[in-house]
Amino acid sequence: MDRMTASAPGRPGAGETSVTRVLGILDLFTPEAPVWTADTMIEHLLLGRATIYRYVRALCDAGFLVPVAGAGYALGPRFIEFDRNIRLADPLLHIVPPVMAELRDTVAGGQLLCAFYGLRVLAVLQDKTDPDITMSMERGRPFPLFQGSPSRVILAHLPTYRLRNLALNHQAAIAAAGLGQNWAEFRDGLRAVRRMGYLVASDIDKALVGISAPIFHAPGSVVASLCLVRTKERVTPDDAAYLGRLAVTACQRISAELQAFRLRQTDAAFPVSRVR
Amino acid sequence: MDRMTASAPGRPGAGETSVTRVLGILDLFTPEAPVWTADTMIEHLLLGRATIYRYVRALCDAGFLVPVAGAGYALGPRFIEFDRNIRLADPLLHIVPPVMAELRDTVAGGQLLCAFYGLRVLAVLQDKTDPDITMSMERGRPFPLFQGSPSRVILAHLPTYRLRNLALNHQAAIAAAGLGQNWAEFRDGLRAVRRMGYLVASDIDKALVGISAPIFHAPGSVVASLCLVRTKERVTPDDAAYLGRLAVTACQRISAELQAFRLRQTDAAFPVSRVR
DNA sequence: ACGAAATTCTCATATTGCGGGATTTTAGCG
DNA sequence: CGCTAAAATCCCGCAATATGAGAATTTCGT
Repeated sequence: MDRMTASAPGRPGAGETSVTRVLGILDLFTPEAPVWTADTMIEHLLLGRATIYRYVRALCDAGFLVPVAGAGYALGPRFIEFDRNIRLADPLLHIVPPVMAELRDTVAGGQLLCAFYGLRVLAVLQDKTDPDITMSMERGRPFPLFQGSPSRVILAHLPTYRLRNLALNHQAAIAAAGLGQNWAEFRDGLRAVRRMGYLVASDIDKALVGISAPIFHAPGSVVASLCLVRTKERVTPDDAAYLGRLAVTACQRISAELQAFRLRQTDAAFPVSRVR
Repeated sequence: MDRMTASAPGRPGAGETSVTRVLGILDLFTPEAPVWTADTMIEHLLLGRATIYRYVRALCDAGFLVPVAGAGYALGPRFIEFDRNIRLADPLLHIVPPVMAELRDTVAGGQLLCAFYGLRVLAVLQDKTDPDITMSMERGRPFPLFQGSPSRVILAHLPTYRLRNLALNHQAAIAAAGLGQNWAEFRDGLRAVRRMGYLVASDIDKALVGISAPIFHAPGSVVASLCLVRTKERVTPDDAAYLGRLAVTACQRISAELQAFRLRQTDAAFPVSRVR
């Protein structure tokens, strides 16, 4: 009943396999509850003691969990290592920082680089100057797929067949986010965004305005977005338009470098997500 | 035969379970080979096509893998999210940055915070001023357990029974690292380090000197070390002694804050690794 | 060194994973 | 926008392997 595996939405309690259950254990570990004892897991997952210990042992051996003093387990070092592996392999993290540095003074607020991962949009890089903006430890922060300018500008540049899939599988979330009650509305709204080239929105943090433009891994294939952020009272309509153009040109440069980088690579190997 | 699961050393090919195999898939994904196709995995893991696809699907659903354009899979967003969760729950990352900032000008080189995770030591935070020192994207960088001042100063402060375990299970690695041919030598060498309070070494990067002191989560329980780094030619013996004392006092402050933090927490819940 | 608590082991049972191949879906082209 | 090669899923019998209760063992802090 607590199969709320944030990871496999839309498929409620289906496909109960041992692998699923083991991976499900990791879902327990949140910032609010970072330590779990074996007994607590047994209670919450309704599994036998031996089974839980088998699972936990497998995860510990692999470094995904770590026993902590005082009896309990916490997320292990392997996640930190893998995040580094991802960072090392991600050309965006080499290309974007200098661009962010250039924009820093003009933006006079904050910047966020968000990557598109199939059904998820994640902050992967940040840059901040305005102390009024609370943005820290943002890498890894998830963004709702249908809210916020970083996500929506990415959506707007997805190929039609992907959008159609999304519209079919997530129409409730789309409607809830005000992106349209049906396929036509959804598509037309995004088309308008695409025509504009950038998106100004204030729907995640009402005190902030985000101005986002898309980054392409290849012509017609979005992988990320750059979001320029300012507090609301410091953005006039003219500012928004100016920052929008700024974001678009910056993203064009980033995209160009990304494609140049990709051509340099022998085996074209840079993560670009697909929707299933 | 390619059971080189970096995660469970000492237990070569034992305990082949489906969970082990699924987690083993993730071991394939290295910075050098960040993208794998289903067929390549089948080749390397000698599993049936349907099985690999089942495994990969489970990992994708959980966000640990992501399908990439051009047919293949790469490490997924979940690792980035979990690393953030760990960062958010780790009091060291709140306590240490201001200390590093204070030391920055005096150290005039680099600083590394390394955490102890059972059998692994990992960089978790860095700070650099000297451009001659190449240190970037260090969070997540693994350190050999028996080499380098960050690891060895941690070892030196482990309780005896943990050291005895290590000596039993890793005597080859210990000898290879020059930490002694037997238990007595190993223990005595570390005791000397413990007496000194800090450790000066240059065994990982020969061009650099690292000066490390231990950080305690509770009296007698090491969880991390702070390593002050300079290029070798900029460290006289007097410098080393001075930086050593500097590191020790900084670490004492950090430890005190850590324990104060721990007392504030309702449910004592900060990851401290144990050795099995 | 000791004792309480945490973890692993044992083993019979039947649930669940495996694999070869047919089928469906997908991506990206013209 | 429809099509085609390629990728991913489904099917299903067989048997390997996961499960859980409780006993045995190891671990860790005092």
